[in-house]
Amino acid sequence: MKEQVKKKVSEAVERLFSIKPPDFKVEKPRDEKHGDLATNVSFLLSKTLKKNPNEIAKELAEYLSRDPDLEEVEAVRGFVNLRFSRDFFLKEFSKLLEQGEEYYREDLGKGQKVQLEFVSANPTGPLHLGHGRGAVVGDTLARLLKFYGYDVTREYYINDAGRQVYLLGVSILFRYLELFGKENERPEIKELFQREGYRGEYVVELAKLLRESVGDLLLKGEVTSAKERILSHGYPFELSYTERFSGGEEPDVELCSLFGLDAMMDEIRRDLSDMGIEFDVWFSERNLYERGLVEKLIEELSRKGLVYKSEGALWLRTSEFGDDKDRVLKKSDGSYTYFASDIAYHWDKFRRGFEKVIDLWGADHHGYIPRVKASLKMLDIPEDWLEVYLIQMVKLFKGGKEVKMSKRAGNFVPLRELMNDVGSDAVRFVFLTKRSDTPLDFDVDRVKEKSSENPVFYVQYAHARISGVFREFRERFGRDPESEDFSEFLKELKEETELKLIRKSIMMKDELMDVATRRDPHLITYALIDLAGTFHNYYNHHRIIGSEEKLMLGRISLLKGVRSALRIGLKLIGVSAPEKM
RNA sequence: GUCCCCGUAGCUCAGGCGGAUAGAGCGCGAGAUUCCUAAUCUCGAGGUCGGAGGUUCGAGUCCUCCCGGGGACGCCA
Repeated sequence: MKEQVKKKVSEAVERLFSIKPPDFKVEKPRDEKHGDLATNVSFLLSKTLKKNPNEIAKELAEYLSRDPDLEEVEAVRGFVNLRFSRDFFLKEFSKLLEQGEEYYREDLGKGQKVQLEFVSANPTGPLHLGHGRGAVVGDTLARLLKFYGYDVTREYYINDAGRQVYLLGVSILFRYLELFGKENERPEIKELFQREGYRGEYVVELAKLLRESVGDLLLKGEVTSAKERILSHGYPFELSYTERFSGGEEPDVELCSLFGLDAMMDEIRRDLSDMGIEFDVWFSERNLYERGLVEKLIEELSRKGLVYKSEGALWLRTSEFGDDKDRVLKKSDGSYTYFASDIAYHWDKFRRGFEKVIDLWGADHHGYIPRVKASLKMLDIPEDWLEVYLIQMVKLFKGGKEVKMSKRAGNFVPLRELMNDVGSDAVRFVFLTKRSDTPLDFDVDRVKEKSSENPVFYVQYAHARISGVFREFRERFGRDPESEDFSEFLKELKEETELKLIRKSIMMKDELMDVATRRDPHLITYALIDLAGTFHNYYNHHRIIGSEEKLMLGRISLLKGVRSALRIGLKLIGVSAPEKM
């Protein structure tokens, strides 16, 4: 819609003033009284044309009012307010009826290769609420971009190398020993666990799961046979990490780490897939090292003279590229920092041919952005190639009180707990009710209500109501609104609210396209709530079945279009559109 | 100390790259309705957009400073 109007306005400007129009805006006015769309072009022209904005607006309005698609074009205090004609809306709405959800599609991306990396939680514990929020935002963005013509790859980066994973192994081993009452026999394990271990109950569960197959073999130091037992035990998940057991130093810790990785990754995948989230690529950090990419990266950066040695460590000159200080790539103990592998990872993304990369990070990583951007600059990667969006934390409220931690996970609330409590639809919807970079309070009691207080219910219920009307219509009249076309009766619709519903269903398209380009998926829920509200209001005041036949068929058509608008919105945020509630 | 985010109605929050008289829901007040397809409906009051400057034809929106709240700042991940 906006694009069409923009074209019309540009044309008008060129014809009337014979100049190229500046970069003006066409947007939905805040107040519906000001028309369907409005443009500010006359303000921007007033300087060059040396005329006051309202005069320009008047001339434009007069010119544009000849357009048959536009019913009313008004100059008000410099703005040009446009209102589409009823015929135009009916014409568009017929298209919507014919095409269904496909009406909303548009090829904005032209097949551009976009990678979306999100969640990427460490596999050292269950996903928590914040991860879940990132997962929902990322998945919704992926759905949107895909729908709008981008070639999207969803990727999860697994931090399966480094100290965290080692500590997971230590923690599991400690809990394992504890199961046998032998934790004091390995003081170094106990000490490390108590200092830096993972304290959540889930580690105990992992240890028990491990004991199922290995029995007491690890107590006896028979690590290799323990590994064989794990592999042949028939665990209901892949053991791709355990398979790669190398048996180097501290083989028992290693085995615990690998088994822990397998089990945790399985849990993480299940949590995500139960929320309807599937990844295309699970990218392993280990793999980065195995391919020698980190070394190669450091060579590359050294060649450019951007690396230096100091205090036994290797540093990168990020401060020369916008970061506030230089950063360590390789620690004095010889191991690499996560920063090093992160750059290597992004370098690899670039070399895999992604034209655009979107990362969703936890908000606590915000200080990370300048250094990663700096390093990309060093590698001659264009500045706008990487977009980073931050995901703020989620607080859970139950009975008016904050729920702070879980026994199982330690000091945070696992996503699984919330999902089991309220279901995936509610989780997804509510995670999209605020901009992702601001903190979110999740009121559990609210989403369990069957009332207008509960936005999830409110929107889904609008869809279910329409389905209900259709069911009844089929029963009473033996005609099927799905297959039959009643769009010729749209002209029977005379009510103000009916036109409003038509308008909102059509404008949903602009709304969704905006969301895709602005990467702001939370706006979808607002558009849905708005449309559902208008619908409920209409429904409460008008009868569909039972009104005079032509009018009824017109209203059935109206509902069908509204339903498509609700469906596409729900589909893009991954929330179900129930037929019945 | 440096950096980031936030501060909008009693509450929870919207407010698009600067645009019109700052919006919604809840709550509150008044009225209608218990016939209908399963959240009852309609109307109303309620605001110095944290504060002070500045840029601009125009600022909730951009800039500077201040106040208040949260968070990040490691050879941690």
